[in-house]
Amino acid sequence: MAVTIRDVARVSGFSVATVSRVLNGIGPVKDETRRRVREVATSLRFSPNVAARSLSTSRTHTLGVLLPDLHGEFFSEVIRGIDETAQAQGYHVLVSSSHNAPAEISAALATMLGRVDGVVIMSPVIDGRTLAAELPPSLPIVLLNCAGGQQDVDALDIDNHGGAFAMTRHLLALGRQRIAFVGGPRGNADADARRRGYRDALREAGIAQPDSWEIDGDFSEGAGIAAVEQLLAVSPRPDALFAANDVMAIAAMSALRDAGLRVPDDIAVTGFDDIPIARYFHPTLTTVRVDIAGLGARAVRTLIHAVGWKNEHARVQATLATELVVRASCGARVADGGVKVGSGGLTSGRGLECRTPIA
Amino acid sequence: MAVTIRDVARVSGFSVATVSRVLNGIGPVKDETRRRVREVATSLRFSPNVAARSLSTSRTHTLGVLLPDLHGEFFSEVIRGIDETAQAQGYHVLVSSSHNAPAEISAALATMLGRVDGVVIMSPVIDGRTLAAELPPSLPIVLLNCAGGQQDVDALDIDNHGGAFAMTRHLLALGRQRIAFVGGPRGNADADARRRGYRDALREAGIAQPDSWEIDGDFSEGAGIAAVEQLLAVSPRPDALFAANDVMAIAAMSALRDAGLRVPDDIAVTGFDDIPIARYFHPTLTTVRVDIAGLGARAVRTLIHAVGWKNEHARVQATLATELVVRASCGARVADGGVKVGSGGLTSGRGLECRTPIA
DNA sequence: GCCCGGACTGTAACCGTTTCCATCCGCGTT
DNA sequence: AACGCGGATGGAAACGGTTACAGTCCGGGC
Repeated sequence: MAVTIRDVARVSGFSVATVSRVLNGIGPVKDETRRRVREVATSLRFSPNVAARSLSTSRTHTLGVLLPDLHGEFFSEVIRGIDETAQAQGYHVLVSSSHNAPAEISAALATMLGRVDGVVIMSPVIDGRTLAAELPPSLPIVLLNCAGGQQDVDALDIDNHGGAFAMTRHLLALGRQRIAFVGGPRGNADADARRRGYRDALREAGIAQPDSWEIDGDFSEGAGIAAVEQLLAVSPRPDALFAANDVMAIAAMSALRDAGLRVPDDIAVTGFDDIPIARYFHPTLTTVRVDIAGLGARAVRTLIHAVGWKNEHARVQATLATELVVRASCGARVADGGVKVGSGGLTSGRGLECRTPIA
Repeated sequence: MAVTIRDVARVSGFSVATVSRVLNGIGPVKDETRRRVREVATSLRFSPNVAARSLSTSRTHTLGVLLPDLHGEFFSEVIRGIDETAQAQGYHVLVSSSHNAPAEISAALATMLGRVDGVVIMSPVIDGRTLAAELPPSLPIVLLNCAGGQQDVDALDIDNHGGAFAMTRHLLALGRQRIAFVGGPRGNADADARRRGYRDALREAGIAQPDSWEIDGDFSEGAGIAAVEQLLAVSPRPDALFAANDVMAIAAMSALRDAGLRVPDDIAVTGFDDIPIARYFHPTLTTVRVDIAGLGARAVRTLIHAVGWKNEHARVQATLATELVVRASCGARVADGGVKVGSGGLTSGRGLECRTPIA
């Protein structure tokens, strides 16, 4: 019922091969022929059948995106970066979320298999090797914030350790002595790296903290609230709270206020991510800036590169630098809008070359 | 190179037709045959080629989603609702964003055409009739928050008018006399309806406001800031500011604080949407609750229904009820966590049956 | 005059499913 | 015994593109 390439061929008086060549701009075709075919194609409102095309080319011009979750501004920023970049390159984006367990990821990947030319996988709970094992080796993959140690897969990371290290140092430099930490789930790559950054900075300063100041959260608002409840019960009370993401930090500030404590006077609170809304809180949130949309964009560029090379390309491993953004919630005296400190660049290669400096 | 249905047929000793029947669970097949075919299929790790299947069936099991934007928690919640529901029904989701102009929407739609079984379009700038005109009549569409007046297309709406009306009444009931409004762009269906709700409540109360208290924003943080700048210059100063979405309300509160004003004592501030983070601000934000994820979920259910009926179904028009959520930023004395007021249900049919009550 | 090569175009074989239709068979009916 | 019927299966034609291969035509060099 729809108009096919054969209709265009018939009406224009040429063969399907020629029409196909014109429409794809390949092979030698006389100018007059080209003109005529184009004319007929538009007049018939011909639009090539996507399924047929991808059946014969085995290309879909679609990229898959697997996310652990869709709550909050963090993931919407990732998608935004991915979508913008993919669209600019003529690719479509197939999203699929809520995959926190490796088994779910495999399942989702399986249903995506013929539909995409490559996949961006963001999952702090899976490691690349096991993943790649059960996928066709020809399928390009880019891992985002995954557990480390994969040389054979493209992988992009945030400098979690450097950012957390810088933040903890910053709090120490401001004179805070008793710094509590609300992290993410154990086994989550982001969470673990941030926790290590926090610990390393304390160790460097020669400070030993009680275990009760290090709390496992889950990056949700509720975890921020729960952490405050826990911390208010311990004595001496911490004078700073470093949350592993902004959402927990924000919820924690809210809970602290409800408990009658002043931020930052009684206790400093800082976060991680710098979600867009963080600067509108009161007090404005000191945090570690991550170019979230940029991360997504970079992932797509990497993926499209891999697709072009049919996955026979040199693998890319990169770590996105982070930036300390000093605002009011840490108790530093800042001018308007806060101060950004950090390299802000993108470092590439095996090692973490992030030069996120301390405050 | 990949294993095809013919391989399964050859190895199992049956024909491709039989294998296909087994795999799709249709037609009469002997149990023994079924068992054997399944066995071979799994042992060969056969997975049907998606493109071939959809070429033959002209079904993709994919739904398209066209969004105007991806900034902020609102859209990520919509996507979350869409994704969850689609996944549960065995559908994939193709997203495409940044379509604020009708021309862009048409273009995006065109590139989606063979890739999806139906589309959810969220665009407060387009109306259904013009849209449907240039699309194949067989393509199911669900319009979200679009300009009204389409009987021939499935359309879901938020009760913008009722919510804004209730909020304005609530502020009046609290004794606020000079209520300013920051809206969205003219021509934006959501924005216009909310503005009408605001105006109608004022008219009902017999209050005439100066034009300068009604400001056109664009739903962004920057617009909230700009609105405050504008309002601080007028005299007498408003004693309440009703923003057409939470993001502007939040940014406005931040700007007001910077200007040395207290919320809600000097000026009440309220929003619209009830994005998850709204309750963690200080003061906690009084707003109009919208079940954003529910809206997305409902859209997908409607769309899948339409797909099942090959778009020959009775059209659905529904309006999602809204709820006034009274927290602290409006100056009402509330207990912990705020008070929700509203029907909370989903009303269906032509008219707006939202019973959002006043405070 | 003949051969060669390059530019252009057409024929038909794929790509991997689904599905219409034909075939075969066993069995109960008339 | 002929017949009809329904269950089980197979053959082959779609579906709508791309592309390898095979012409055809033409000008130019020998």
